[in-house]
Amino acid sequence: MATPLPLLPTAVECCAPLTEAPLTPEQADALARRLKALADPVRLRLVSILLASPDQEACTCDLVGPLGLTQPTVSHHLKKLAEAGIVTGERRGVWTHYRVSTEAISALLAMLSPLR
Amino acid sequence: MATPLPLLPTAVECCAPLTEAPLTPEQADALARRLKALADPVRLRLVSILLASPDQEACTCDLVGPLGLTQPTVSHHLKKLAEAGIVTGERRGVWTHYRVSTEAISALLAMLSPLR
DNA sequence: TGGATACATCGACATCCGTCGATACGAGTA
DNA sequence: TACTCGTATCGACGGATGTCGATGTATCCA
Repeated sequence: MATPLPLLPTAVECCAPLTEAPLTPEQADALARRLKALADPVRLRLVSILLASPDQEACTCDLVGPLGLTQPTVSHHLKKLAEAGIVTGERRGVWTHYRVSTEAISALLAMLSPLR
Repeated sequence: MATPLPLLPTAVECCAPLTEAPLTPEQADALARRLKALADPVRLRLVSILLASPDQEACTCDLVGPLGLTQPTVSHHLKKLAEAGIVTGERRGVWTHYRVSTEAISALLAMLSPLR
């Protein structure tokens, strides 16, 4: 299920001065942590599959087949994404339905856009 | 100096249908490769230091001190960024001046924004 | 209560990655 | 040519990561 993390708490503070003053090591660590969660082909496909699914959500069992990986491996990647706040899992009976947190993606893009 | 890579050639084709159809493994690999280059605290600081520098560029020698790492390690990270097309290096006499490729950053953001 | 199903966790393995010291390369200079 | 300085590369090391099979956990149903 994985423990959710705070949602980019330093997003606002860091964005404006990003092109003026360098990132602090702490800011860089926080941003890198989020990016690392997305910077994996399997997890990118996971996110895109979730977004392309009906109601933009899916259970683990629906993700194993399209990815061509074992169920433990898919669970591992979902946990990584959940820890980064990129997806959220909700238990409904036997199934865990995962959904992309668009807020987290937006916050990530907001931190990245000043680099452009 | 590092060999520059093609600049996200599949950016346009993949963006539109990203929320409708899942990424192919090849698209996911290409995107993940770029993201991995950025998903490192040292490299994020490198990019931000370059952007905050006069004329938005700096030589390797100017980057070693602020990062607190050895010169070979800084060169290693600059090579990674250059391979991903995120920075470009230009040799001027003894110095190599590095600069952030805003086009690469924009292309990356363009591929990511449909996830929002 | 027992069994079946969906999911998470564990342990192990191979590979990748960040870091360093040592060294090689290359341009400028005397 | 020889020397110096800035940079890139090499080799090695420790730690992180992706993957799997095996196992544990929780829910539903008969």
